Amino acid sequence: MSSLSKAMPKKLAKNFYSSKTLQTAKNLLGKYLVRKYKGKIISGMIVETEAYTGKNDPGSHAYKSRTLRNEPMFGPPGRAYVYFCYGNHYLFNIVTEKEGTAGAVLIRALEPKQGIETMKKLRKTNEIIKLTNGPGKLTQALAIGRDDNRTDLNGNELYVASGTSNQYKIASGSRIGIKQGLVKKWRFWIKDNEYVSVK
DNA sequence: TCCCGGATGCCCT
DNA sequence: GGGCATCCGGGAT
Repeated sequence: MSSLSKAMPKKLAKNFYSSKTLQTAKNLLGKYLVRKYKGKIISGMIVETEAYTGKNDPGSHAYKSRTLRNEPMFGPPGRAYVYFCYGNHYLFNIVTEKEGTAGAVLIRALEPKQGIETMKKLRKTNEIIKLTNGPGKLTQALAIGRDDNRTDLNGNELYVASGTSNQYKIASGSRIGIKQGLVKKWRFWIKDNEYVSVK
């Protein structure tokens, strides 16, 4: 218990998110994504992220123009950008950079920490390895959906908290599922973590 | 109107 | 472990 109390997660400060997207994507590794759901806490450690920017990034939603859908990417940092993908998945991003500059970090995988029984129900599986090892899976496990788009992560329903002080080895590679912008190695993950979606 | 996606789960070897 | 059908809404013609 003593080692746990040392690692008590603390909500990240607002200015954490206003840095450059690439830096923030790396900084988010090892942090805890925390969700309050029906009075219970669900949380997981972020083990895989991807960075998306604007005009200079052909892989990004915000590459071509500012539209109703990608609007949150241009908004103030520290908010959620949630969008619907492939007909039945929601993907969760965290908005970065100063207001007016497009940037977001896609959260691709978590290592489940708290509320595992609740996650099992939401995911309809008992296999812990499959609860949050993919971007569409973790939104289901944390009950994140359309309503969470634009949510301020400085609130109490959904936020990111500091993790343990452990240092992790970070690996990087091309982002997943896009056809353009593959030269950028903007996917980051904690090396050797078993919950990373693509190894 | 049409096309296609920042994925998943199932069913098959 | 790998291939495949499938979900629906946004953005471009």
